[in-house]
Amino acid sequence: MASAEWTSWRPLRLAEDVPAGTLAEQMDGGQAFRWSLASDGSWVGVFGRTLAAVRSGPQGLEWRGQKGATHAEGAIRHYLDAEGAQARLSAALPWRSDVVLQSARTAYPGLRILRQDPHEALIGFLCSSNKRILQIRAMVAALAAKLGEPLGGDFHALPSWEAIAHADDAVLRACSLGYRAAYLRGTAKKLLARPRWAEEFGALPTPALLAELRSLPGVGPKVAACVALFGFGRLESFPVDTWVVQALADAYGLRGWKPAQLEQFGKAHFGEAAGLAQQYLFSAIRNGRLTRSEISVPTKPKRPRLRK
DNA sequence: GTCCAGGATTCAG
DNA sequence: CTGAATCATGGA
Repeated sequence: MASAEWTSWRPLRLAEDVPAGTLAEQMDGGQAFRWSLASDGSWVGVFGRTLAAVRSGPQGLEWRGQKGATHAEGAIRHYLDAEGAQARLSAALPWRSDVVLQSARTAYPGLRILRQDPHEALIGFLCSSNKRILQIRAMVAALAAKLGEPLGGDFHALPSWEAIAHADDAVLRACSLGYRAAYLRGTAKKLLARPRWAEEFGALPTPALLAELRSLPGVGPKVAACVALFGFGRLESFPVDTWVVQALADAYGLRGWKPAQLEQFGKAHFGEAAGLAQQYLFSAIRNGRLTRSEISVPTKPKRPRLRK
C-alpha cells in the first residue's frame, strides 16, 4: 500500500465517554508511545498491525481506520476498553474516602489503561529507563520505521524480535537507544527462541508473570510492573516510578519510603485496580493537577520476612 | 558546559 | 541484603 486510505469517521459508543482532555492524556501521557496528534486534532497511531485514528467529537469519541481493515473496529474497541470493564473498576476505587484520588480522577474522567499487546508494552518500556516520554516515543518510532513492517503511508508495525535480534549495530544506534540497545538486543535474542512467549506469560498468575519478565535483560521491577499492567492487563499491578514516588510523598505524606514499600502501600490502599489508580495519580502529578491532603500517614511497612 | 530523564545492572559494604 | 556508581543519548 503506497499510502494510507482512511474510512469515514464513525462513533465508538464507549460505555463511558472520554473527554478530549482525557483522550490526550491517555494517548500521550506515557503509557503507550505509538500515538501522535495530527494537524486536524485527531490522534493517529498503530497498535499491533492496526492503523487507526481517534478523535473527540460532539457525540463522543469517533474513530477511523484503513479501508478494508475489517478487524480494525473490534481491535480499537478492545484497545480502548469500549465495553467498560475499567469504568466499573474505576467506580469501585476508594475515591470517596481519598480526596487525592478523587481530585485526580475528576481531572481525567474516563481515563483508561490502554490495552496494549505484550509486544508493544515490552518494547516501549524497555526503552523507557531514564528517558523522558517524548524521547521514548522517538526511539520506538525509529525502531518501527527502520525495522518494522510497512503498513502504508509512513506507518509501520513494531519490529519483531527477530528483526531486532538481527539488526545491524549501526541501525540500532541510529534509533538513539543508548545503552538500552543492549536491553532490546538481549531480550530479542531470548524471546526469539520462544515464539509463544506472550501466550505463555499471559497464562501465568501475576507474581510468576513478573518473575518471567524480570528474567529478561533490561527488565527490572518497574518495567516488569508496567508490562504486566499495560501489556497483560494486570490492573492490580502498581508501577512505582519517579512520578509516583513524588505523588505519594507529596500528597500522601510517604516521604522516605522506598519503591517496594510504596508498591505495597499502593496495592493495599487502592485494591484490585491499583494500576488504574496509579495512572490517575501519575497523570495528575505530572501535569501539576494533584491536590495535597493531610490524610493520616500510614505506618511504613517493614519488608516482608520470608519464613524459614 | 551542566543537569536530568515512567531505571536496570553491577559492584562494594 | 542495601546503597552507590555507572550506563548512552538528547533536550532543557
